[in-house]
Amino acid sequence: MATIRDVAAAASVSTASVSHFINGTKALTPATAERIQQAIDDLNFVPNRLVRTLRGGRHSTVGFVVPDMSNPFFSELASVIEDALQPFGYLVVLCDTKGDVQREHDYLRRLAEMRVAGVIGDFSGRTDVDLSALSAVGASVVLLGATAGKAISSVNVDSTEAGILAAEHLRSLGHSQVAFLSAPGGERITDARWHALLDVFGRNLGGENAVVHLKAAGRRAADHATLVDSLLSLAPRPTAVVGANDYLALTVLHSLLRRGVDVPNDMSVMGFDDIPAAALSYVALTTVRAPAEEMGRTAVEMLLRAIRREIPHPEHAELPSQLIVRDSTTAPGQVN
Amino acid sequence: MATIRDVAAAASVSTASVSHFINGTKALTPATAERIQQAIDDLNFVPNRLVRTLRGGRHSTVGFVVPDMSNPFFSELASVIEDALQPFGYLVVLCDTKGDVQREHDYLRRLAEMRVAGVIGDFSGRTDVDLSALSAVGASVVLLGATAGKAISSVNVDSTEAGILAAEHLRSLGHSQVAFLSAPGGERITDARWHALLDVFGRNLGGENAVVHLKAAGRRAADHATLVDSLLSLAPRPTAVVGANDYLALTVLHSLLRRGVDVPNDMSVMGFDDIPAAALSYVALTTVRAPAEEMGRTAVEMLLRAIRREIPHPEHAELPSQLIVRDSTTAPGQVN
DNA sequence: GTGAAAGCGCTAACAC
DNA sequence: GTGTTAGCGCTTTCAC
Repeated sequence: MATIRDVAAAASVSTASVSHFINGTKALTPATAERIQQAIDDLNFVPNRLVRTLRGGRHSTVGFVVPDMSNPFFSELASVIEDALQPFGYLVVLCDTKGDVQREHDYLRRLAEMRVAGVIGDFSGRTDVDLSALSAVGASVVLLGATAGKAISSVNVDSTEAGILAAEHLRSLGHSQVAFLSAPGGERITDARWHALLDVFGRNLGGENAVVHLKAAGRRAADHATLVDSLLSLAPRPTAVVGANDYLALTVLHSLLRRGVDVPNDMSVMGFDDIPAAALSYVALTTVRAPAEEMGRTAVEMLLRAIRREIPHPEHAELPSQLIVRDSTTAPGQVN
Repeated sequence: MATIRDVAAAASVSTASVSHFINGTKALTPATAERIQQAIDDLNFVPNRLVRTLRGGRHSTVGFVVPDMSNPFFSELASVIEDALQPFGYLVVLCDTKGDVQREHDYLRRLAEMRVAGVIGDFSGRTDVDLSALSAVGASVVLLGATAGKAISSVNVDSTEAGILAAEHLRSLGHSQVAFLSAPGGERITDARWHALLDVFGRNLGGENAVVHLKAAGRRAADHATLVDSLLSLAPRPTAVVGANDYLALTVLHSLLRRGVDVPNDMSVMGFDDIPAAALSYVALTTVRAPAEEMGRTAVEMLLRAIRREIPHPEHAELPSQLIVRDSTTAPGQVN
């Protein structure tokens, strides 16, 4: 592999001149420039960017950490973030933790060892995320989806508010037996949504049995489907189901339909996020929207400001949730 | 930021010992080891991985290049690839070219400058992809989705066969007026699918007007929707529509339904890929499946073999397509 | 078992 | 305008 020295030798100049030529740091005689260009072409020289890190600078890479890349909400976010970062020359390193804390820890360390300029991460609102390696190397961090204290910059969607929006919608339709379904693992966003539900129904109905929380065994579609078995065997059978996110809610919705349950007449279904597929579903999904595009853009702007040290203190943005009523919810049927 | 020298000084040992401690390259006296560990902890030392590249080794990073990350087919692929690479300690760099050749070129160069160990890329079967920078730095490459010659390793799905599968399905249902819808840009996969369609209908009906190709202005859902306007104003109006991929087909399907077109009775709709949402759609989408999971795993295995120089020559895998008949296709109605 | 020192590819300060 | 040279943080001989 050709190095700057090979190029310098081939062009009969010093490595300094080649360096200046590559980076445009200093003007060179047209003749010299041409000889250097010629040598670069002849040798297929591709400068090694990583070495620049060596000289104090960090390299133009940003880590993007999510719990589940197969969830369209996160792939949409990835797309937005990549697009917003691209004009600034940053490359995105994708880290899918699959909800595994150990794996998350390993990724964060690798990113630090790699001297990324920053990290945008959705840690599901957990507060025990180990950011020490990143801070040791001076990488900036922006948290997504939920605040974990005020010390780190974050782009938030108030999950409690979102949960209340969902709960009030169901309550106003007349539901009083509601199940909440989630993936395994204690994610704070999920918890916040669940507790909001619990609050609204507990407060207004006085019955603790009005709402129940069912957890899936895993994160794959198959695990979600088996959730439905537990759901349908509940007595009294709930008249409404709330999925912790649209991705889960859609598989559940589909499972219900396959089992002959009429949604929304026999069972109302709701989700969170408003992923594109929610609107395209067999029965269009009622959901509480989290603005992925805006979240991504805001997070990138924040991160760039932090990387450039333009703002010395952490910033926080709070984005609004929005109830989107579609076809999967209605008043509970008298059949139940 | 602490360096290995700081640690060495704090532990009163040489940098060599610290290096050996970190990498386990040599045994150290327990006492020494402990002093070093202590110093590392005290100073929050995080070794700089990038510097290793310097000593000949390349760093454990793989580029993943796709034309459109918002297409669930590619995010699924990203998820699979990331998961398959993770056990080997490789980090994935996400490059979404948005179908832009210039952007693709820039990304490939950046990846080369970054000395990635390899690249897995879906270049939509184009043959003019500039892999020179990557080959100059010795990075391995695996092409996804379509062969562009035999010189580069690839994981293929025969797009022509897939196109024929789709065309034969529609023909056997009795369709003779078919529209093919695609995103902008001449992707070879798309072209292959289109030409297969053209062949089947051209060969069997002898009429060139039996099939027509409509291109969207852009890649967003809105652009796809406007495609439907053109489609519906066609005379004679086609009885079946084939989307270049499921992502596009699903938005088109949804647009049709919103406009009151009865799918499949007034219009059959098909796609390619079999993304998860295809099965969950309002009218479940008939499609030709491309096995994302298997493609991803195969590509990763191939890439790792290439990176390790286990196999000196390029490898090629050909994965089968499969027709999945759902609810969006039926015989053309007599109304038309 | 531990250390000294050369060097990986490149940049930047400085001299010419 | 061009060259010399001293590092950047780390690994790796090779001595001790």
